[in-house]
Amino acid sequence: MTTPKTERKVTAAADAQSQILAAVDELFYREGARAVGVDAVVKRAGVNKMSLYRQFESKDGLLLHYLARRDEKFWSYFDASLAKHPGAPTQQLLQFMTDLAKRAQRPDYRGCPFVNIAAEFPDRTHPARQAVAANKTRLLTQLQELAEAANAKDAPGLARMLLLLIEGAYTASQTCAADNHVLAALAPAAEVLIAVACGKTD
Amino acid sequence: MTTPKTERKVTAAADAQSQILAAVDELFYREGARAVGVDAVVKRAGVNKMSLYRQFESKDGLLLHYLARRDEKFWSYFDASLAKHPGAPTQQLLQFMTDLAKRAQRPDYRGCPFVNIAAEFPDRTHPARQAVAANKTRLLTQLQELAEAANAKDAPGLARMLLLLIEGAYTASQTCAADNHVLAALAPAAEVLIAVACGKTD
DNA sequence: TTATTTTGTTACCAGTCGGTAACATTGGCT
DNA sequence: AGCCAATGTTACCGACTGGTAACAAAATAA
Repeated sequence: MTTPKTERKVTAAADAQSQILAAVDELFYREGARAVGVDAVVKRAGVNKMSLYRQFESKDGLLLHYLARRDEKFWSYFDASLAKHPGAPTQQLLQFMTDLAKRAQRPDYRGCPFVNIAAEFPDRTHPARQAVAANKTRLLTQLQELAEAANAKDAPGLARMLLLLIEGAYTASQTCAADNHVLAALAPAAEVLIAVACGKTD
Repeated sequence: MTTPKTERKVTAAADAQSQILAAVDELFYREGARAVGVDAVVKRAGVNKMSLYRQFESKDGLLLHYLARRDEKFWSYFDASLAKHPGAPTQQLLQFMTDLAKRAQRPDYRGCPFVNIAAEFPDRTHPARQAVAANKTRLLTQLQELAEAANAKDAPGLARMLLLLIEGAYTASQTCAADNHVLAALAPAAEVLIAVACGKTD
């Protein structure tokens, strides 16, 4: 009655799993998935190595869980930005850019996890690379829908331009010296591109 | 008389060195600097391991040589684009964008080497990261000079916008599925940003 | 209670990592 | 010839990689 049925084990296992995933989320992002070994993961998670390998098939399996988590987090960011301006697609796009620039300037920011994985795993057929492509494809789709809602003349074209800016912000946050203001140009650039693609007589 | 003085050895050493650097250039770029071991390098270069370690202090030393080479190559690309339109900064900027988009669509393209290194080496104090920052800083400077020559109202701002697009093109070439046309938006986006920053009444 | 399954722990595997000591060999110089 | 410095070669180092077998402890099910 104290702990009915199999709940004891279930919670124990789930707990270990969440600890592992939390450790992976932090370590893979901060130090790179290739650079971090499973020993470091289990040490950080405070669990035993076998506890990991009984719940995850391999390190690649861990990697896919990591990407799935990061995918969720990204879309929660995305939705949060859009929720600030319901029904106003242009404002939604600009808000996302503004929020992204802010996020990317945090000192512990290490770039887009998907971008980093793409750099670390050259093989395009690797499952992790497919997860990366899926995230970016969906982002491009969402941008295009917003561009259409904003009455852009060439919605696919505008979406691609904005995606270039977004990817650029991710990368520039890592490649450029921390003290310059490249990221400050993100929202203004998007504003110009959107204005020209939508409103202007042109 | 057949081979005067110490030239025989010199050429032998130089030959080995060039073989090593060529192998590094290809392997580090294609498979990632961390993923490639020195054994793979010497095997590819067709030289002995000790021949490598007698000319290069360490793998990090190799890495810096690799980046120096890639830096040269990048600026030769850059200068080649600019040379197509002497004295016409706007055309020079657009030409570089066009050439970059073309390069980035080649099937063996693996993104910007500096971007990849930044993703692979989280430590910003690593010498390789300083080489990355140096390349990007210089690029930003060059873009700004071109923007000024093109009479942009806010040359530093335009330069940053263009740098975002460039970095975005590098990254998108790897993160997005190979068959979409994100890179086709690079030059048009740059054209819009330049036009608004320079000419337009606004 | 007994039997069975899940858990935690240890030790270990073969392979690779970056890097080096020691020695044989070669070649040029005097 | 003889010497000497630069090469090529082999074998090896300790540390770490992802992954697993084997066994003890615990908890559940019967």
